[in-house]
Amino acid sequence: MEITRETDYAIRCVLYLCEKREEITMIDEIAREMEVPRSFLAKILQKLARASLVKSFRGVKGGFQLARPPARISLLDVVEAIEGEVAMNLCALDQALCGRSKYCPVHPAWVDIRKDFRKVLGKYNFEKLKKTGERQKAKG
Amino acid sequence: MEITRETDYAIRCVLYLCEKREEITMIDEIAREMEVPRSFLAKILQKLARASLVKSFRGVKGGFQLARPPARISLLDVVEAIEGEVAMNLCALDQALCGRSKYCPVHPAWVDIRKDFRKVLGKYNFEKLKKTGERQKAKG
DNA sequence: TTAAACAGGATAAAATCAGTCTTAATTAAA
DNA sequence: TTTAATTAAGACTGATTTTATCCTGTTTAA
Ligand code: SF4
Ligand code: SF4
Repeated sequence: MEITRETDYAIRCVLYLCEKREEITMIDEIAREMEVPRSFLAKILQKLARASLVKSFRGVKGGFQLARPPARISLLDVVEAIEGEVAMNLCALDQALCGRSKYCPVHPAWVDIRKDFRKVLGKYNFEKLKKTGERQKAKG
Repeated sequence: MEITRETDYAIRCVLYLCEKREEITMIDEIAREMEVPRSFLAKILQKLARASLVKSFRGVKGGFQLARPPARISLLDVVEAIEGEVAMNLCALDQALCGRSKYCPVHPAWVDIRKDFRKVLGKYNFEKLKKTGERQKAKG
């Protein structure tokens, strides 16, 4: 049911790149600031890059940069970039994965639930998260 | 992100006991009909019993029976009976589990998301699932 | 040319998943 | 009162996934 730590790291990473919108940021800096193991983060950034959420630059002065504005990156985007398609039950993605699906009364429920979950996760974009964070900071 | 196979088995099991509302049903029968490994199912039924979703009867003529009407058992109940509290991120259950939670802009989002997810899963009770199943059967 | 950076693959320890097995404890019925 | 049928509980196990690390190669600014 839970997202993996890898996904949590990925979200922290996108969060950091949101702050540094204009700059190209090195793995080392992100890893240090966001408390993510450096070599693990390198892998994570590769996945984010393949999903076109970040752009990578190689060579000296290389690093990473957000590929789109924070408002156009949602938690759903990041979760699916790392973990693949979101679903509580695999049969919601492909009914052929379970031989019982044709007559299983729960199967249609998982399909619906998947839609709802994706909708909820899609609502949270990083622009919004930043604002929530600021309100939180203001409070305490 | 996914429920475990154990949870899917548990749901099948509750589904079967819904059909046999009046009777006391043996592990062997449920295991056979729902295609769940018998010895694994025995463990699963213990968890369901501890969560008061089913009643168990020992000895000759023993077996299991639903503890409440299908309308009062939801997918959320079964999922939580098997996997414990539902949450996409553990920090939504206990902010002390992550040292960053006090200033993390994503933390409040996970708390909200958890509420939404529980609400969605709570909507599906087994009375409703049975009806969906019948509609499905009628169609194809 | 060189040093700084990312890319990609191989490897591995630890944790979790998906079970099995064995030994009780309970109970209806012979 | 004995027996056979049934669940309860916990130890154990192999496979898979998670959570990384390390090494070699490629790219690029200076
Ligand atoms: S919900 Fe039904 S169809 Fe989906 S995996 Fe479980 S048994 Fe199969
Ligand atoms: S970093 Fe934020 S979202 Fe991730 S676990 Fe910690 S508090 Fe929760």
